[in-house]
Amino acid sequence: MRALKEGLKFHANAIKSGLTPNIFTANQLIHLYSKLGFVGEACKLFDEMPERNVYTWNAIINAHIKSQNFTAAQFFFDSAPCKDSVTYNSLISGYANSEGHENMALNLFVQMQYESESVKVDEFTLTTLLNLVAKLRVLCYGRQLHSYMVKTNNDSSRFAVTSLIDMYSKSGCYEDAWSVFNGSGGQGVTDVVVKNAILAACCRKGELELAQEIFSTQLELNDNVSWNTMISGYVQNGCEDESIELFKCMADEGFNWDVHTFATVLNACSTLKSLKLGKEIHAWVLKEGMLASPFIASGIVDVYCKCGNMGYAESVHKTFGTRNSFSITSMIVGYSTRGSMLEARRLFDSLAEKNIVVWTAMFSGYVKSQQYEDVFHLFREFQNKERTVADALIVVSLLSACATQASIDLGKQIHAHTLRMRIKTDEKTVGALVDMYSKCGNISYAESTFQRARAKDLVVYNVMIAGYAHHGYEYEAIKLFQEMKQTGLQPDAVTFVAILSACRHCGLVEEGEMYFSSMTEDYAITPETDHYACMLDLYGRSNQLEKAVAFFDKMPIEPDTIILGTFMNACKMNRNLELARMAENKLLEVEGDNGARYVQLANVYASEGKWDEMRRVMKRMRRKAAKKLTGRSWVHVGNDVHVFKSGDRSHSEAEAIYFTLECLIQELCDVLAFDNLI
DNA sequence: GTAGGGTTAG
Repeated sequence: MRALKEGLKFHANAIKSGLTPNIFTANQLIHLYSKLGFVGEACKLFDEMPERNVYTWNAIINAHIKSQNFTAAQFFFDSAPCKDSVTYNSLISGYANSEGHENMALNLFVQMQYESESVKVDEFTLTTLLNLVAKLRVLCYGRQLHSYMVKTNNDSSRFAVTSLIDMYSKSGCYEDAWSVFNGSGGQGVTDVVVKNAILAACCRKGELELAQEIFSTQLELNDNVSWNTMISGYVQNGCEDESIELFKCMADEGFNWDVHTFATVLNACSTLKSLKLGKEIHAWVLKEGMLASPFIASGIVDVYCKCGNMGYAESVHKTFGTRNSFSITSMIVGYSTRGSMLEARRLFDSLAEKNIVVWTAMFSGYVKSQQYEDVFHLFREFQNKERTVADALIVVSLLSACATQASIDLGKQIHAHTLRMRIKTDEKTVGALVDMYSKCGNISYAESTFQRARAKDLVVYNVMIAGYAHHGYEYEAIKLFQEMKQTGLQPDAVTFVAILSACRHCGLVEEGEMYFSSMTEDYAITPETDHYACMLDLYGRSNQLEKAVAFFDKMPIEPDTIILGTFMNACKMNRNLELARMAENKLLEVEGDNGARYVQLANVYASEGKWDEMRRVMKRMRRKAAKKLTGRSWVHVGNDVHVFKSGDRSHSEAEAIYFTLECLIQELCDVLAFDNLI
C-alpha cells in the first residue's frame, strides 16, 4: 500500500511539473486516491490542477461522498462551473445511501429536472431513486417512477428490472415485483442480480418452494449472494434447520462463506436458542477470522444471550464489541430476561451515545422485571438527555407500567404525547392505551380510544372485551365479541377468557356453556386453566354446585391452584363445607406454601361459623410457616409513588402524615356532630 | 466518472 501511495505521488508530481499535462490522467488519479481512501491527496491534486473539466469536478465530489463528508461534497457541487447528469447522480446517490440525508436526495432530484439541457434524468438517476423509495417505503413515489421509466423507455435494462423488483418487493407488492420479472423474460433471464432480486422477493413473500425452484434452475448462474439469499429466506420463514443444511451444502458446492452468510446463520442460532450450534458457528467464525466484523461479533453475542449464557456473551462482548450498540442491546435483553436489571443498567450506562433501540430495551427490561418506578425514572432521564421523541415501542412500555400502577394521570400525559408528536398508533399502541385506561378504571376513555382507532387487531379487541367484562359491562362485551367475529377476526384463547368472565359476572350460564363448547368445536381451541376456572366460577355464582361438581369431575387436566381455589370459592358461596373439605387437602398439597390459600380456606369455614375448623387451618398454616403477602396501597404525589400497608409508620414523613390524618378525622367528626345537631 | 441483489439488536 505504501509503495502504491509513493507511486501515485510520483505520478502526481510528474503531471504538476508538466511532464504529462494530461487532464484525463489527473482525473483518473483523483479517482484512484479516493478509492484508496486518500482524500487529502485527492484534494491537493485537485487544487493544483491548472485545468479542470466536468470529470474533475465529479471525481472530487465523489471523493468527498466516499469519505462521508457531505458538507464538502455539497460545497464542490455548488461551486462546479459545469455539471452533467453524473454530477447530479453522484450526489443524489451519496445522499440516498446515507442515514439522515434522504430528503436531500429527493430535493436534488427535483432540482435536477429544472437544470440545463446537459443534465437529464437517466437510468442511473431512476435506479438510485427506486432504491431510495424502497428504503423509505414510499410506494406511491415508486409507482410514479415506474411510469416515468416506461414513458422514457428506461424500464428494460437489467439494472432497471432489478431495482423495480426490489422496490416492489420491499414495499410489500409481491405481485408487481413478479410481473416486472415476468415482463423481463421470467425464468429465462441470464443476469444473476435479477435472479437474486426475485429470489429475495419470493423469500419475503414466504414463497419458499418457488424460490427453491428458481434457485435450482440455471444453477450455473448462482453466486454467493444467491446462496445467502436462500439461506436467509429459510430463516425468515422459520425454517432454521433447512437454513443450516443449506449453509453446510454451500461450502460443499465450493462457495465461500462470507460475512453475510455467518450473520444469517447466527440469526438462525439465536432463534433456535441452540448453544451447541452457536458454539460450532463461533468456531467457524474464528477459523475464518471474521470476528472483526461488527455484524458477526454482535451476532455471536446475541446467540449466547438468547441461549441464556451470559458468561460467554460477556467475554465475546468484552473482546470485540464494547462499543457495539447491537451487542449491548442483546446483552441488556439477555440480563433483563433473567431479572438482572443491575447488570442491564451497567451495560446501558457503558454506551456513551444511546439510540432509541437501546432505550427501548431498557424500558422493556424494567417492565418485564416489574420495576415500574424505574420505568418512570428512566422516562424522565430519557426526556432530559435525548432530543428524540419516545417512539411507539417506548410508549407501549410506559403505558404498560401505568396500567399496572394505575397511574392514570401519567397515562393520559403519555397518550397526549403520542397525539402531539404524531407517533404512529399501530395496533400495539392502541392495545396498550385501551388496556391502560381500562386498568386505571376509566372504561369510557378506553371505549372512546378503541372506537376512534383505525388499527384494530385481535389483541385490541381482546383488551376491550376484557375491559368491558371487568367493569361490569357484560352485554357490551358480548356485543363486541359478535362484532369482532363479523369483521372476520378469529377469536383466540384470550378472547374466550374475556367472554367467559363476562358471562360469569352476570350469571349467564347457558351463554357461558355455549361459548365454552363453541371454543373447542368451532375454533379448535384447547381450554386452559383460566377457561375451566371461569366455568366453575360461573356455576358457583349461579348456585349450581351440582353442575360445578360434574364439570370438575370431567375436566381432562389436573386441577391446579387456580381451579381448586375457584372451586373452593364455589363451595363457600353455596355453603357446601363437605366439598370444601374435599378440595382442602388437594389445594394445600398443590400450593402448601401460599399463605393466601390458607386464609381463603379459613374464610370458607369462618363464613359458616365453623370456628374450630378455621383455627385448624390457621394452625396448619403457621406450622408450614406460610405467610400471606401483605396487601399494600399506594398514592401518587407529584412524580413519586408512596407505598404503604396498614398501620405503616416506616415513611420518613410518618409523623406529619399521621398528624394530618388525625386532623382530617377530627374535621369529619366535627362535621358529623354538626349534622347531628341540625 | 454515477446505478442493481444477500447480514444484525428493542
